[in-house]
Amino acid sequence: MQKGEQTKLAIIEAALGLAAQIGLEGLSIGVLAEVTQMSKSGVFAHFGSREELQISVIREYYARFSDEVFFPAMQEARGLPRVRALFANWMKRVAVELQSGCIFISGAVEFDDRPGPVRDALAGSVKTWLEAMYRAVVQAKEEGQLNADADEEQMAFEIHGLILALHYEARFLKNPDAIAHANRGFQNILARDGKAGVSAPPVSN
Amino acid sequence: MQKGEQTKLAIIEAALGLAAQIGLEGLSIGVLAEVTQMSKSGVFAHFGSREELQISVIREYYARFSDEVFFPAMQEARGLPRVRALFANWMKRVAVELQSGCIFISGAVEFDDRPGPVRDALAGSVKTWLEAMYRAVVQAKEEGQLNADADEEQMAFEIHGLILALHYEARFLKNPDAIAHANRGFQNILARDGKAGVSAPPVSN
DNA sequence: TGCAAAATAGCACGATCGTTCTATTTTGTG
DNA sequence: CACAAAATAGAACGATCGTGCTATTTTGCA
Repeated sequence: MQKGEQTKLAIIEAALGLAAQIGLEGLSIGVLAEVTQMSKSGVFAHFGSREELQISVIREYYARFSDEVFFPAMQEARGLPRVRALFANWMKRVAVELQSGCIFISGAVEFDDRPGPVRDALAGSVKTWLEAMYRAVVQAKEEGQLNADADEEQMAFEIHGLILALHYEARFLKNPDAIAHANRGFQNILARDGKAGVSAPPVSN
Repeated sequence: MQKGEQTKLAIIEAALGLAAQIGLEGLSIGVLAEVTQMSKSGVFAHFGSREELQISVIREYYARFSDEVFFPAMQEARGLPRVRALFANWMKRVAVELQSGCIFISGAVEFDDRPGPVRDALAGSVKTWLEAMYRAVVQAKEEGQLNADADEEQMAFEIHGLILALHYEARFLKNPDAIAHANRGFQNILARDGKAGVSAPPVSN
């Protein structure tokens, strides 16, 4: 039988929207039942616990993130082109999330000192993605496109900071210049660590 | 009479600790009553509503932040010394908050699309602080300590990003290198935008 | 020291939460 | 079509939430 899986996906879909807005901790089975026009116990039965529901949402969010950001960028050539594509796709996704919210960010705040399987699932997903970005930077250096003293970890950290500041300033403070600042920050990093010739054509838009 | 104010301060003190750990939305009058050894209604009476309690916590948090970070740095000379002091004090505070959590960060996530007086109080406090940092950078340029093409808004944005990434990576991902990355990132910004002579003696520790 | 006012406690309310149990409906297949 | 299995509904549970009401205690001044 497959009806079960089908409605389970519909529930997760609704839960994704809800979690992006009010956070993983804000997810409520009651509200979810309302939205999906089901009974509380009907929703509950698909997961067996609220934690399992939260983990399902994280998994689905990660899958979509990968599809939109990671995989398309892997089509680009190793090195700087791929780094640029990863960042550009990330920015494209953030532009959407400025309305809906980002689970990787809100979840980090909600679970930063709350151990358990939800935190583990979330941290695992985030680490996987951040390491993918880091690897791309390392490869850029291997390809000889970065200065000898470029610190790949440092670069990945600063890029991460740009995205976080973008979320914070655009979403919370409603600063309309935040997107431009994030793009400019990325160019600044490449201008600093990239070899003289290759530095920063503007990020595709 | 002053007994009221006294216990009110004690309640806010306890609430500050609680809010730092579980967030402003996690603040519960019941738990607060337990911690302070009072009755729920006893706690409640001092604020009249949960929102007012949250706002009181924000105000107190802001006051302490100012005392620890802003005012001491104002002793330093206008320009780069003051910018360095602001960042150094900020980092000093973050080091403590890596255990307890930061209300300016968790609150931004909790209230980024929830309008109301709590959000207004929080956004007001944050903006005041970020603008203080921005003004210090502007003054550094006025003092002739930055390159002519240095973009003060951009610098403030990138600095903000460093602090956010530090919180995220240290507190959620338990990355032990995060503090070093944040300090290094700050030096990188000054090395880029500071005039040749003045660039980056290591941040005081 | 007495007494009004301020501070705190006690109790109950409706709502919502995650979860459990049992019934009912729907599904896919022989 | 029949029938077992899967999917969903319904109702109830104990807990916790913010808040309102009414006592009771404590405080500080006359």
